[in-house]
Amino acid sequence: MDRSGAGRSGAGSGRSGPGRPRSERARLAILDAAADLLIEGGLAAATMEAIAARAGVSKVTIYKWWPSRGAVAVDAYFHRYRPEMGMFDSGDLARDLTAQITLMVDAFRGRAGAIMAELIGAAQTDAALADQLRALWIQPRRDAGTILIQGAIDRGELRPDVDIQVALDQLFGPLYFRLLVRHLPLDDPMPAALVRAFLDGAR
Amino acid sequence: MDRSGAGRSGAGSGRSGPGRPRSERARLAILDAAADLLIEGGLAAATMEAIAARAGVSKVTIYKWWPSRGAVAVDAYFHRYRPEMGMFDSGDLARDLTAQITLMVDAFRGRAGAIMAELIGAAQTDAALADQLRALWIQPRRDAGTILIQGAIDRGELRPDVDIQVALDQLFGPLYFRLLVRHLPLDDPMPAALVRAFLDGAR
Amino acid sequence: MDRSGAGRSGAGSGRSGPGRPRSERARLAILDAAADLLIEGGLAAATMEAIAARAGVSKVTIYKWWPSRGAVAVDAYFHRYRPEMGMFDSGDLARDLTAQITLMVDAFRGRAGAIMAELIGAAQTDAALADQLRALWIQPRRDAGTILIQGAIDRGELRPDVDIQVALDQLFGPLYFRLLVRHLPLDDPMPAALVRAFLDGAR
Amino acid sequence: MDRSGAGRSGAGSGRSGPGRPRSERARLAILDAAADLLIEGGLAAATMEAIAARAGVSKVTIYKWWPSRGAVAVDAYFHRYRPEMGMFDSGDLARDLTAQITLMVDAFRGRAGAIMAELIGAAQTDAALADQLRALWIQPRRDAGTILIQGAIDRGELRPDVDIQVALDQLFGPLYFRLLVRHLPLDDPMPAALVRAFLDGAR
DNA sequence: AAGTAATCGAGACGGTACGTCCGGTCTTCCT
DNA sequence: AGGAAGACCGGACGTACCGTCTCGATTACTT
Repeated sequence: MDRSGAGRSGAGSGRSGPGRPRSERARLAILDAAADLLIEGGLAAATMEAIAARAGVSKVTIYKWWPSRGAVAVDAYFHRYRPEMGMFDSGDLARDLTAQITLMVDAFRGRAGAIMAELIGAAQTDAALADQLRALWIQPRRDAGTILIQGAIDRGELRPDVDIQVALDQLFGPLYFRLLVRHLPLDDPMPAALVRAFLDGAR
Repeated sequence: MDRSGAGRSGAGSGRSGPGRPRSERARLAILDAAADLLIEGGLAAATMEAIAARAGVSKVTIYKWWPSRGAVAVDAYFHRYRPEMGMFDSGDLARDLTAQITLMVDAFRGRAGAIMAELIGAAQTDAALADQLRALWIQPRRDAGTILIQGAIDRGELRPDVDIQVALDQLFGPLYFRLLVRHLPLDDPMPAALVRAFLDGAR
Repeated sequence: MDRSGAGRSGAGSGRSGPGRPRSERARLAILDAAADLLIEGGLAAATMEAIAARAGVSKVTIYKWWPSRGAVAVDAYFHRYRPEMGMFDSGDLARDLTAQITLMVDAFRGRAGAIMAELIGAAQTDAALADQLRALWIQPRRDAGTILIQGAIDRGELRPDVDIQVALDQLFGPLYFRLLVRHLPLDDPMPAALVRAFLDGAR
Repeated sequence: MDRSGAGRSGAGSGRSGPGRPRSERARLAILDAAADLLIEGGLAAATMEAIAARAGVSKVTIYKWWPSRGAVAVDAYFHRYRPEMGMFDSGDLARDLTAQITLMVDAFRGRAGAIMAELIGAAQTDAALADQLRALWIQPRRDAGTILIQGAIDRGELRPDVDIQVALDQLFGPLYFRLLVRHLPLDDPMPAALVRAFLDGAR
């Protein structure tokens, strides 16, 4: 989970105490190795042993900073992809939502989508991974979505009694559903169809 | 995946051929053992070795009939739960949908939901499991949902241009989303809120 | 161990009792299959399963007639090789012994020797194999050797107080020793050297 | 095959390199467990699993240091028996040889002999075992025997043209022959008879 | 400058499960 | 009664990772 951020953020001065400081070189080597393995062979290939070997690092060093291999994997994923989330806020909700959803559909269709599916899959049995995933991936997107929808409500584009959480679930849930269950593909017309149904209802 | 069903159901004649017939006793023992383990310790506890030991069966016998432990797990899950799907068709779509979704929310909140989450998780790296899951769980529910919505369209309760697949994704996708990502709980108001938003839209 | 011999030897009339008689076809197929496997991959390749599959025979049929796979192997070995033992009795003991030993050295140097080594090896943990091996291979050779030496004693070529059993062990034991332990090769000068040493002693 | 000995004996300096050093505790536990199993149930009982379980050691640790279970078995055998070879060199060759052979006959008649037979048997399909066996058991004895005979030649007790290798095979080969083929027992008169025949010849 | 403390690499270790192979045994149908 | 087919239990195989544990070697801060 890479606790380095929080531990060091304090005081800016870089209070560090005695002892050898953490090797930044090792940290990056680990993340790069893990990302490479993830891309080449999916989560299954990113074993602790393989990561350590490829990074030229001892397994203990990894365990020192991450609690599970899933945790390394998420960090590596975002270290590599550092995903553009795209803040769309043109004032036209339909357009912004469609753009946002299209972006995600595109991402989910590629290699990154396959890996994301594996990560969510592994999160079912790896709490650390799940936490990290929510913090780094889910939450930012929900926050952005909340702002978008709240804005539309404020502008009077949407009814004021809209349940924002449910709205987000109905807009984005289907993407994860299709990604994870694969009953249907994530195809091109989907984003527009989702937005249209969300805005106008079925009645 | 238990290939036995189809092969024998045909024609009632009981075509069997030479050789010792498959042991029904072993089949049931395996499914029961797997179901027990699944309930007690989740998918992680349902290892091939544990299942075999508990069922008093050799590992080869399991491998003979199921390609992966995930496949055994799904079969065991449905062997044990044989889930009531509830055909609601009162003619009032809102009521029927709410009932249907409430049923699933209730299921997802219990032990069965935790196991289902693990199964979908494991399905990300186990194609056999994924297939089985779609066939036994997803597809029947989508079929039922399709009938419900098509009926409402036919009755004029819904607009005729509703995209049924997207509609189902928006109604049920959020449940899987919350089950798997756990960003929010599957709470009591959710079913009604989903149905209302689906019918009336947000605008 | 192939108990068929005794059962059939009687009277030609073929008293056989009720039921289907033993299939000679199966017996030969088993021996041929086992011999082939033995030659291709050594004793390790001649598993019951492999023999049965290759012979187009069920495993039970093999177990019915042979107590262990080692037993099948010896029978197959002699079924295939039906080894020429060569009765040398020219009246010149040195010549006869040398011929006899040379014959065995030649046999031990080829594929048959490798298999023989494996058979003796397996006989250490397979009593049926050991019995069969002594009966079919060792004993005939010891009998022939006994006659040879006894004849020489009778003719006055050897001292009358020679211990024939020890003599045979000293003449042939070294061959098995080198075959099994491989500390030295079974080379060309060996037969003559053995015979000379045996006759004249070292003093 | 326990590669530890040679690697460390050199230079006394105790070169060790990085990493956790090999556990001497584990090494001894393995050898003791294997020896116990060997004695209790023969080579068949000394499976990798049984050795590991009894030694409280993981299987990988065994595979790390020994290439096959046969290799562990030989090492365990000699770890336990550390066989007295008895350097007899009284100047009377007949006496020395007889003593030497008697010693080996006695050994071959006990539990150790049964195990040795199984080891030689297994060596037919386990090259590592065979190598180890020659190095630890056969070679020392042949070296000792060579010295004995060479000494006798030097003293004029034996003809100078005696082929020492053949002589050793004729003296000791019969013991292995009877041990492995069991056509005759290793009885009390055998040592003297062998020596006498070797010295005086049969003519 | 010496001492203290944390990290790092290497790699051995106990453990759990994997998926496979064979050995023997059994059950059923066919001949 | 054979015999072919083939399912079954049991036991061992050799391998893969896991997470933990020594080691010796670095690399900073502290006194």
